[in-house]
Amino acid sequence: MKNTKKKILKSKGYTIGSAEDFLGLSKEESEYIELKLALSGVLAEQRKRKNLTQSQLAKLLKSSQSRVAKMESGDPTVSLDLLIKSLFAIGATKKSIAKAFH
Amino acid sequence: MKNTKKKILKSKGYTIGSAEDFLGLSKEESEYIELKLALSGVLAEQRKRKNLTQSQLAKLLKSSQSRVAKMESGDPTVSLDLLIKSLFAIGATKKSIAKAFH
DNA sequence: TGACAATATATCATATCTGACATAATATCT
DNA sequence: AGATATTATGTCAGATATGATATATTGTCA
Repeated sequence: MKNTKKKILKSKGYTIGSAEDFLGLSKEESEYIELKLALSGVLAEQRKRKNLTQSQLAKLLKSSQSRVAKMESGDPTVSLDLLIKSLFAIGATKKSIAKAFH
Repeated sequence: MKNTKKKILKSKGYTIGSAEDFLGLSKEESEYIELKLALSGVLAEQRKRKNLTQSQLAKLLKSSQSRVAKMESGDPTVSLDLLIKSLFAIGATKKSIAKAFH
């Protein structure tokens, strides 16, 4: 199975290898999940570009390492609000965030 | 006071006319609020373009008229998740959503 | 003007998200 | 290999968002 697909299923709470598939996801759901994963990716990128560990970023965000990890993996308990606020906080430009939509 | 500014202050829970001002808002906070207001606007636009009432849209979203009103006014109790999910549900393109960032 | 439709605001119980913590799993060294 | 740094996963109490309901306000007709 493709890696992106695995991530998407995981982020919906599905277990990889289960019988569940995209069939159960509406277009809106897929779009929403894809968006979250795209933003996750941007966050991880920006963090690494700045040579920060998850712990360092967590401190910057007044959050915790574990939550940063969840943010970067598209965990279902992470909201768009948290992702986007974090991106703004790390200094991502609106432009770079907007790209996640394309 | 400019209308946009009024909306922003309101969305932070400030009362219009109070002594509070932008001075208390960090760049990230402003960016986040501006984004929410931009998305609010797109949602209201799209709804009107489709000649839907808030109640009709609410039914479509399996939500309530009052929440749609709050979505469209940038109410602080409305998340980016709800806004963006709603935009996807109403059929807004990623492109049109991305524009809210620019 | 009054009647009706549409939108806005307030409140609340339930649902969901959040930071924190513990601990497990990986990576990166010597 | 072991030691250490980094990242991932599980859990939970407190915080925040949600849909629903009631009601107020505003708009739009005749």
